[in-house]
Amino acid sequence: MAKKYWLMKVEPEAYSVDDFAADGETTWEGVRNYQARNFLRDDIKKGDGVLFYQSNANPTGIAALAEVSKSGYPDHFALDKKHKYFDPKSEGKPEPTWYMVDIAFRKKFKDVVTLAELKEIKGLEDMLVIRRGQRLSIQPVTKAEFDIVKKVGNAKKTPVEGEVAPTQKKSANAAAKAKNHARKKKASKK
DNA sequence: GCCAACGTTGGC
DNA sequence: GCCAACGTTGGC
Repeated sequence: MAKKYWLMKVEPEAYSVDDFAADGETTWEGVRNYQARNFLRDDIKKGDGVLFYQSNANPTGIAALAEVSKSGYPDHFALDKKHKYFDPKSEGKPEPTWYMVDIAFRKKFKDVVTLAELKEIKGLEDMLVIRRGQRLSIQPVTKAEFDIVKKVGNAKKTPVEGEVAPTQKKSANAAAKAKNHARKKKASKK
């Protein structure tokens, strides 16, 4: 089967690109969306290319390249009562509801290819991630799109003269961010 | 923090 | 099956 390409989202507070670089390889569990589940179960195979995307980050965008190191397999965390990804409705089902994959770290870009940049780059007009309101955490990407992002990411260095650095916008303030994070945690506890 | 967009749930 | 209420995502 032909090699495919994917974009996988994560919040850096949950798992950052540096965590990934340090680990070298990681499991990709906890996806609880049926559309993404179908990709994990049916389509994502060992050897596929992965764009590692950081959401709610500074800056938000594609931070690294990775590769699928294990094709889809049942997400056993869904059956672990003590785990945060436990899914009570998965219990006792003959077939697993949720799936996961493993991905191997390949390369961290010198600078993140930001969401703003993705929106500007010719050839990426159809990428799902730049679409407003697109929340799918695993998205299919074409080979052409993957190659463009790879090229742009590899070419990254300090901004060209006269160009405004995309990261100049400092985080509004760290306290607010932390608070927001706490709120999210609390919300997900129930 | 704000809030738009989206997915899921549940009453009917 | 409809759809309002609710929870979550995620850019800003």
